[in-house]
Amino acid sequence: MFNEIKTHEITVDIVILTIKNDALNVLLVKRNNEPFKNKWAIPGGYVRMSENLDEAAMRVLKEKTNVENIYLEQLYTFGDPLRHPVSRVITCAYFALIRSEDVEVVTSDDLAWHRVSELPPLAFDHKEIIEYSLKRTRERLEMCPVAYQLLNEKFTLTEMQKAYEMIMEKKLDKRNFRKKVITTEGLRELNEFSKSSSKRPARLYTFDNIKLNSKRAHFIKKGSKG
Amino acid sequence: MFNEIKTHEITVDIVILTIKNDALNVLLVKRNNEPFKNKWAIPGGYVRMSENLDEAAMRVLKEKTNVENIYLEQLYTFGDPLRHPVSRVITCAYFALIRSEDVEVVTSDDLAWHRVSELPPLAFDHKEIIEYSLKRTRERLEMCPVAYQLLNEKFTLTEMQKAYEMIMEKKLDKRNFRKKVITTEGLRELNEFSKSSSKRPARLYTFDNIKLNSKRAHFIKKGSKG
DNA sequence: ATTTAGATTGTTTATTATACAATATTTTTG
DNA sequence: CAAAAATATTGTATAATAAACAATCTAAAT
Repeated sequence: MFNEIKTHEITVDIVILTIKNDALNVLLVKRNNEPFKNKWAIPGGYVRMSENLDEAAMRVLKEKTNVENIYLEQLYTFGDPLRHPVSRVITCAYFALIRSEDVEVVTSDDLAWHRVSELPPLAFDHKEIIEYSLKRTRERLEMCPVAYQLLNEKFTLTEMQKAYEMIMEKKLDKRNFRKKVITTEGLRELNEFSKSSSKRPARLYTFDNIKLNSKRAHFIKKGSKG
Repeated sequence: MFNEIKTHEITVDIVILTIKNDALNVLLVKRNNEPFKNKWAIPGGYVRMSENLDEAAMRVLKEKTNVENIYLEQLYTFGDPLRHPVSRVITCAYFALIRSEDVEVVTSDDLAWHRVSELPPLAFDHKEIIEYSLKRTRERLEMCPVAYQLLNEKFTLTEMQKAYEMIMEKKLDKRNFRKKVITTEGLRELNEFSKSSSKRPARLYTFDNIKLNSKRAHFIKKGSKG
């Protein structure tokens, strides 16, 4: 009985989100072992005895993306006895928001970004975990402008609005969005303009890493056009 | 190495909150084993191989309080290597909101309600877990009227307001609170009145268990008087 | 009948959210 | 060089919600 209790295994799995090619993407690895061999999965690994859960998650994140100091949050712990077909593995899921320009991902047949809107079949309960991370990201976006964690350091307001629209899965009104966003603490207007566009260049903005004022916590509401 | 990874133990610990004697109370058990022998702790237990985390939490809850079908939510997973002084125990913390009238707790020297404002020294990181559960309860209260989970089936608006004030840790305006609360879906006015008071009896209300309209999600904001 | 303690109720103002379209700027094209 | 094209930028009016604030009502006790 006592032994029975002790044979859980515990892992961390990380939903790594970024914006790439105008779409929300998640980093997936192709499993090269059973179970679910050759299926895609979110990156993960066993928690070592010497590290806490955050550290384990950061380690896995760094292994896969070589990024540190980014938005990483514990998401939920999934512990269904049948989630792993062979042994009892409880996983503490995290999610990370990163800038694609910060990432050094050597994509290959076994490690690649996938649009969250076009996910391949996934191992374990990883589909559920990704969906939950999207829900949580939406909740965070209602509280504070975490979207800037997904954007490059310098971004246009149109890029930011597109990020919001992708995460919230609805269209926002341009004027209301801009009115709202410019009141956000930390957003700083630059005297630089985008160059890539073939038409009128857009002003670039950046986020200073300021603690966000709780008064402005509710950022984009669910039922509005922004 | 592989064996090293596998020797985590995983438990669930549950912050059980109720309102009792006009105060927010948490159910604590006195430990009769080392470590932390004779210290108070929140109820918990090992996760069995056959049950998922919710089931483990519900089992522990039922063992201690004999209640079922109440508000139970996964809170956070705590996995610091040093949180348990002897072995590596990762705990998935839950919190429950219950009605004191529903509970059959045989309080004793080893099992008792404690005001959250007057907690005794606690085992492990349980103080941190309780504090986090209070923070989460506040967040939930901003989203929906979960406070009714803590109140008896029939309650007065004054009782409800007191519950809010305890959880939000601030005074609310009586008129604004009532205006707000009566727009809540599910709240039903009864043709019954409180009897205990020695002065003017107050009308009783109850909550019908309706799915709450997301339009009315934001319930009591942080920075207001209600 | 009066007192007492708590219950109940409304209005005004400020803030925030929403709906909605015309103008400005730069590049490209003819 | 003028016109067209594409995207960026901006404001106002209305609706909804939040906030501040105090007098009256009611049943029990005296």
